[in-house]
Amino acid sequence: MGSVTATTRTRLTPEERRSQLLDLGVRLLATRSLDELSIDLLAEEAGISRGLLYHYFGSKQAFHEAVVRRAADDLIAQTAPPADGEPLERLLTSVTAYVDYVVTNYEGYLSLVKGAAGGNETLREIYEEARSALTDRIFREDAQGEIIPDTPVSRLIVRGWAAMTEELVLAWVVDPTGVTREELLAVMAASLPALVAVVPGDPRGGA
Amino acid sequence: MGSVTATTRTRLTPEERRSQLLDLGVRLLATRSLDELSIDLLAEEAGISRGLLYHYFGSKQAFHEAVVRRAADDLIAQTAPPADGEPLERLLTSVTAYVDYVVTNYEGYLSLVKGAAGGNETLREIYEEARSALTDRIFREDAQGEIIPDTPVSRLIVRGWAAMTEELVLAWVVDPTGVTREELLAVMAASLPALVAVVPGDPRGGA
DNA sequence: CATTCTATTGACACTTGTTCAATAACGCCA
DNA sequence: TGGCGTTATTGAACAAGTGTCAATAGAATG
Repeated sequence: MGSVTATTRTRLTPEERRSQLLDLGVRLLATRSLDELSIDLLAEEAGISRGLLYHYFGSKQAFHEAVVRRAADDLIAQTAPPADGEPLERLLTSVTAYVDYVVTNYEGYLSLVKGAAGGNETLREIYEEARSALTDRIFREDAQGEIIPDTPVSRLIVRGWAAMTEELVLAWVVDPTGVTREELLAVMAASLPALVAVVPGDPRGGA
Repeated sequence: MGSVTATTRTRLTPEERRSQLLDLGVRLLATRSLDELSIDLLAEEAGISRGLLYHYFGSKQAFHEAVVRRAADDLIAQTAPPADGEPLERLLTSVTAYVDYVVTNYEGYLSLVKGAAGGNETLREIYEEARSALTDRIFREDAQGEIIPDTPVSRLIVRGWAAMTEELVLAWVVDPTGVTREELLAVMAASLPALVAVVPGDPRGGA
């Protein structure tokens, strides 16, 4: 088993090779945890020697970071910055782009989440940056505070809302029975104003 | 530094030893990630041989699982099951117990979250169980559906709400400036009904 | 105090991470 | 077409960590 077919080495350009290894890393990470993503495994799957991985990434840690960063960059890039329109509609657009990304790139997204949460400080920072990139848009879109006033509580709530949103997509993708995509999107988009409205002492009034 | 003082071995009962090792594991996990929690490190910190760890836990994986399970059990046990009263008040009680637990046991809780998210299937299951144990109470408390109807969307929302709640405490504990404990609790408790009310087609009406 | 039970050790085999000098693909130029 | 230099790639050797097990030595018991 695992019969080695290639006796000739294939020589790629650094960019190609690097890209190939990162893609493979992201793909593999979807079905196993970070510390199960060994150099041995990756080298074998990629059909290269362990040494080459070190040539490109220097260490296992650094490779892991690069993989997670790759997943994060993908997310930010492919989640198109929202078009213009009224705030609530833009919010829906953002959320839709996000959900669609997760649906089509489920594995990659899982890599990001899993890798980040369990890993070291650097990994978590990468993840935090990605999340900020997404949620900051919301504040930027809503500069007039039509939906969200910029207070400590609101900031906290947006953060919480982001976590909720993430959990919602992931859970829904795994088991969508009984909930349509549109319902999911509606819930996500409507949640944010609803949550902000909950703050006691807020002009809009709460519970 | 780290001068080895003990030349005599100390012999404990299996329960004592096991407990000591798990406690130490949880404590160490607070300041490093799971895969930085090596057998070597733990053995040295505990002042025992590596062999003893294998005697008690069989493998590194199994030890990690035991540590995470320990943290989960702690959480469930110390978060007292809610007293009786009206649903909304019971919800607040639940949430309060949860927040207070996280505040006083921050490190242990972090171990649970970090360990679970990054780890293998088993670790994630342990975490899921803990979360279910907490949220299932809410459905149980609210058997009449006074707050939450038992539908697929609601189930999903409660799940999302749990994720949000977790994010809120963790973020708040790290930086509580501008938000009092009572505000936090109010937001958390009020969020759930607010979120459920957001569902389109729900009798209570939505956005 | 000797004996027995078993918690604990330490040394050894094996897996996985890391380094580095040697190798061989590919583009270039004659 | 065929040699040549560049450098992507390898494989062997080393380090560090994981897992195994027969031997050791606390503590209780008589």
